[in-house]
Amino acid sequence: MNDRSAQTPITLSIAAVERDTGLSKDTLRVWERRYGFPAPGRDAFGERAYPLDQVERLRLLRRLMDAGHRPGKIIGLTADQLQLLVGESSGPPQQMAEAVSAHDDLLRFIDLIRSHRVEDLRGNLSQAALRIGLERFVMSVCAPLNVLVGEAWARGQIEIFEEHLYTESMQVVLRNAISTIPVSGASPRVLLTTFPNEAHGLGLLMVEALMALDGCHCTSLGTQTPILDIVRAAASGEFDVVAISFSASQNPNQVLDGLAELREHLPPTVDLWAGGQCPVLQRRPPAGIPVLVSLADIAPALRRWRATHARRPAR
Amino acid sequence: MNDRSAQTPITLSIAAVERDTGLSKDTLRVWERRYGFPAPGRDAFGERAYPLDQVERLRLLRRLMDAGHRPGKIIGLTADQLQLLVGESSGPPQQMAEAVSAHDDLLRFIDLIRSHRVEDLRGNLSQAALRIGLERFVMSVCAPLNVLVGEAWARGQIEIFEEHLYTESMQVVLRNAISTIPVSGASPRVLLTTFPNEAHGLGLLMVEALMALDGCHCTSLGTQTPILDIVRAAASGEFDVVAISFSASQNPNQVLDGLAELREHLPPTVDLWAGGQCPVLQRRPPAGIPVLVSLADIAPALRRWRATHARRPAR
DNA sequence: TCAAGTCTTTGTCCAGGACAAAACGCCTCG
DNA sequence: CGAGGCGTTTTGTCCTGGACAAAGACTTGA
Repeated sequence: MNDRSAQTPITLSIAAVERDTGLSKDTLRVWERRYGFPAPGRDAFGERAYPLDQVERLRLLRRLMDAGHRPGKIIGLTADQLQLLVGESSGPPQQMAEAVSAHDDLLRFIDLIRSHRVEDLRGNLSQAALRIGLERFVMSVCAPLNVLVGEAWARGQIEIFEEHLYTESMQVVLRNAISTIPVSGASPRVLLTTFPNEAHGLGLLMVEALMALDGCHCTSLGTQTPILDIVRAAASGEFDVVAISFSASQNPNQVLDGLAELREHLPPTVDLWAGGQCPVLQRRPPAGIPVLVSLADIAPALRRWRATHARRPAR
Repeated sequence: MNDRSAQTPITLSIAAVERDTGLSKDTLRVWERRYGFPAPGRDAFGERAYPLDQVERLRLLRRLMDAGHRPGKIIGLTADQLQLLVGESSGPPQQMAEAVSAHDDLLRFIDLIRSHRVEDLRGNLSQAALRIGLERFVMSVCAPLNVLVGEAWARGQIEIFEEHLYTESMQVVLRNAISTIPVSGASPRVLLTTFPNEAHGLGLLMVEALMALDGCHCTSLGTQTPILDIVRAAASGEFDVVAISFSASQNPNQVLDGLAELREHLPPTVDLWAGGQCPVLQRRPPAGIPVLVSLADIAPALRRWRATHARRPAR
């Protein structure tokens, strides 16, 4: 059934590669010019045609760059050397300490993901949340599990679609749990969302859970809200804080430019908080915008806000 | 507080405009060359700087193009003329017939959205779903409400962020309802997702609801799965049908190219179904891929599949 | 050991040309 | 009067190759 492989050597257009790797067309062309990789063939119209294996390699390179490597240093390495780098990539960041303690439990979840037992995964996660409470669940199951899943992908142990399966399941569990938190009219009133490039909504849900547990009035716009529309939402005067979540795969320039743009257009009375594992937020923290690197930073930030705005009526 | 407007005339870079309008940099530049609009200024480095009002106009143009207009015809019109076009845009398609009957109820929801009463909106939607049953809810509340919300935005009656508020609320309601459907081991086993550009997840949930009610075994990967990863998921042999959902704002070429690419890489034993309000799917239906234009097409498609695969064990 | 200055790397932008595919409009034929 | 075939126009995307600012890496001096 696949005998026709000669007819279609299975190549992708530059637009498809941009779609699947997240590397812009400009970047793809300039890499080719400078480093000689990727080295796509050309189709009948003289347009670039990328073979699948090069796309695969580009995805791996992309992942390593998210982990802090620079393209010039890694683009020439062999597949084996790249795989080695993946192993040492993220070292032991602070989350891992927590993760290791519950490691065995977490690995059980990973097994469920790899065997595609979605219903069991969902059930077990739900159960865990009930047993240890939502806050602990978010901090010591959800967050480290996210890290583990990301690393497992980088090592080739799980597929992207399995990561999607996991994300969907976790979202269902978190949404369910959040909906059981009684809505309070308390302050601050927080607007939650992500920038237009950011499809990762799990961080948003974790933050929403923790903030709601802490008595905030949270409103989520979901993912991918254009910046001008975030401004308009904030301009309605119904919010005290705008919180934006970033994942590691975000383009650094777009993150900083976007935050600057947003800060400039927001009313000065509205706080802007940035959070997430995005490396650039730690390397070059933007001026005037508090950065919540870890979920543990949320409670202190809320305390601080409340101390500053103690006199303000809760609505 | 905004006295410094002279300092920052509030312009956006070409990347920011691409982000907020969905028009590619190439398209923005070529429109400028051909039509003289947009006509951005230049910053200190000679790079394009788009004023906010032009970005706003671009968003409206984009919306009209999604409704079938062509750029050359509308790009020179005055703001008033554009607004006129918006009014007559979608005419009365088949959904509207259903919508009109329940129109008054639906308008109540629109009011809740516009007044940002998110909790009430969510509660009323939930209640409606319980009262009339999930299937009727999806068909005669959810679907027409989506249309109404989209049109209300085009008319300037609601903001994008309010559309996000609605989407979030509806998602919560649908997810909740879906989780009450008992999981059956029946066939077909359906894999649901969207392409990487498609952030709109509501269609996916509606389909999941209807299919699950019809006894399918649905697995959703959420939105924005790279095509190669959809292929890998399907290659696990656990699915009979891959269903992809498209919204109206999708780039026509990317839709067709993506579907062709996906069909080519999928095992021949796996069905590929495309669905959604995407105009190109109706104008130029792709060969070999059934197109489910309306939610009402789902049940017949399932019947047909089951008739064809009657002999196959349900797993 | 750290700070300031220089060199290198890297992503994004620009111009303007090219072209295939889609959409349109016209014409003919039944 | 409607359906189908054919030339024309419109439109989005791709191409090349040059440029440059900003971030990172390195070097030098106190």
